[in-house]
Amino acid sequence: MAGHMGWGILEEEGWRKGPWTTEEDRLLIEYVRVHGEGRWNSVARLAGLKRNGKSCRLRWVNYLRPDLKRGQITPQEERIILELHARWGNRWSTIARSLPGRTDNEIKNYWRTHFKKKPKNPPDAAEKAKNRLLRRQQFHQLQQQQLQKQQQQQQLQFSLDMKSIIALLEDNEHKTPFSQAIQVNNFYPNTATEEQSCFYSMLNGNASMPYEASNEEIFWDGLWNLDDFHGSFSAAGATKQANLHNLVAPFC
DNA sequence: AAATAGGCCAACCGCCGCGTA
DNA sequence: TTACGCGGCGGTTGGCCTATT
Repeated sequence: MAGHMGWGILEEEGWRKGPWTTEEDRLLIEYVRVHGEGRWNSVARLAGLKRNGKSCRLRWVNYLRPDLKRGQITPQEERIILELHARWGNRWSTIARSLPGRTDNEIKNYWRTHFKKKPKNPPDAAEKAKNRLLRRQQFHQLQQQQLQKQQQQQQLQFSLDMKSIIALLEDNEHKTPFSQAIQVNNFYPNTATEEQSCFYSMLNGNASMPYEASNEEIFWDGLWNLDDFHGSFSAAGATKQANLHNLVAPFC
């Protein structure tokens, strides 16, 4: 270690530290475009960046990734954060998987800023946070109302799509114990795991809610990624189970 | 208007688990 | 079997900005 270094200067090993420049960002984006994510320690050599692999990965994951969602955490996302934190504690990366476009770092920062108990004047701090949240919620409430109609239509279509996918998988060679147990129109609770039951409930729109969220919210915040969903069926055995668990756990 | 406090967020650090040679 | 490198994760730090006093 080079000890306590100032920002934007070289370490003993020659690595740059501190804030990223636009040119460094450009190089990193170009590197990922050509080589894909991963092999971060090759970035310095292949992209001409004087950054170590960890720094590059962090910059990409937390800032440059194209699928990142910018802007404030919505009240809807906040409820999910609170719910999942109550369930899993400080497992930020796990929580982040349930919030597409949000990074673990972002969620961690948000939670610490808004909900971490402070020893000094807790009532004041809590009151301020509450008021701030209230203002924010009022703002988002307007947006939500506008989106609501559109989402209702989308949910209907989405639900139909999901059932079609299940039906399609049933016809494929990927017939699994889960897909057999779930049988969208012929469900056997006795043979299904808790996760399977939960997933089935979601498909049919009667899941028990971990908080006062509508089915609609669950569909759009929970079943976020059809690629992952399909992956949980097509991957082999244990991976399949693990993926299913990750997919469904937040809602069971 | 200046000082201070607090919020926010990017980035670093150290540890750990996994894959591989 | 083991040592090593890499990537991922959670905790922490520090700087900038805004609100409050």
